[in-house]
Amino acid sequence: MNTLAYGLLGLVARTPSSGYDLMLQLQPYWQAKHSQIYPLLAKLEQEGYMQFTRVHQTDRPDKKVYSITEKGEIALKLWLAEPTAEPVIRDELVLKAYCLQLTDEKAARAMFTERIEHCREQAESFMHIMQEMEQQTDGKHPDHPDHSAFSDYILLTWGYRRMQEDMKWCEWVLGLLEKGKADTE
Amino acid sequence: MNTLAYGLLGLVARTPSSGYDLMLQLQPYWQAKHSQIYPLLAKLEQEGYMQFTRVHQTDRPDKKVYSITEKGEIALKLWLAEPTAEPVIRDELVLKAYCLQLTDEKAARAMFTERIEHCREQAESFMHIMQEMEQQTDGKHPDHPDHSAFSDYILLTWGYRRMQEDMKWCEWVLGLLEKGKADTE
DNA sequence: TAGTGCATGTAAGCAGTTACATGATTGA
DNA sequence: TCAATCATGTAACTGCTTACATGCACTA
Repeated sequence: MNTLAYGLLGLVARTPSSGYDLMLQLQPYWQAKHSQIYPLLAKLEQEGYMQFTRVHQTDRPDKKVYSITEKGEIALKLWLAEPTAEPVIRDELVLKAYCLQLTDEKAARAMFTERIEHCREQAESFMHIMQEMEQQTDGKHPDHPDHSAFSDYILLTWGYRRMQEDMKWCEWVLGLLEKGKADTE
Repeated sequence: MNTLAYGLLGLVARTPSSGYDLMLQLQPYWQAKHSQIYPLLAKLEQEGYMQFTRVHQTDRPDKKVYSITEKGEIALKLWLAEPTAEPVIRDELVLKAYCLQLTDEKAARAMFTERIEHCREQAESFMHIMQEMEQQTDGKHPDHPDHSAFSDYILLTWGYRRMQEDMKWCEWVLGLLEKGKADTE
């Protein structure tokens, strides 16, 4: 049982889903390819944490819809009470930023503007899902812990904020680069 | 040549260092254990990207001090101009936050307060290094791209801001949990 | 004398990515 | 007709972690 396994358990505990769907749902919060997810789901099913039913579809390929078992729910609750691992961040841009003096201003600026663009898109995507959610939940704001969409809401906020913060840092660096260039002229 | 390899190249390009020292320098920005770094350094040396000199020490074990070669510098500059990979974040807390409804308020609060404590410590550590740096650089603020400590300064700022932002999100969630509890009473 | 820091390395295993493989439907 | 989306899987490989292994100097 690794972190990804618990993540999948957490998703199916809320809504029974296919492997393909789990992959898409998990994407913004834990990057995992289908080649990692499918064998793990099979293992979780064999060990009794999940069960699946084959669902026939006419317009699309058939799918396996996984749902949590009692054993799975117990394991999930135990995991929640365990100490949480520290986050791991691996950002190539940070390593490149350390070598900024080795490159020209043009390449330096490109690095940060590309990242800003990426963050802007991601932030927009998070915001879009949040707006959809607010409309679906009959106007009730999901900021209450008892609201069914509460956890979705705090996760989306997490994603949105992270993107905003990353953008701000890049813009701050770009500002310093511009200021530095102006000084030497 | 993977990202970690370029990260190590970037560090030795600035200051020739031992494997042990590189591990410590890299720690806040790219988590890598010594068992991954030592074989990689050996490979980079064999392939001509780095060279090392054995430095004898009396009070401590001898060390291998690695420095960059011409080939290494060329490779490093090419890497800087290549498109940058998107960051990877794997945070167990986010996956746990999704399952918040499955646990009690006490465990939920513990999750976020522990993270806040961790971030506070990390932020303090980043801030401490920044303050030391400002004193060493004879009062000159390292916010200019030509300053020798400019890249260190922007990386430290990155780390500090990330910790601040993570803390704020946790505090925001804790606030919502408190508010929700008060409402149901 | 037990633990921490400095210093380097290997081996085994788990986690994650890339590539290979198949096949239907829908839209451009 | 070509690409994309849905849907599931395996194989090979790279990246990363944990554990094993050694050894000296300093400090509590």
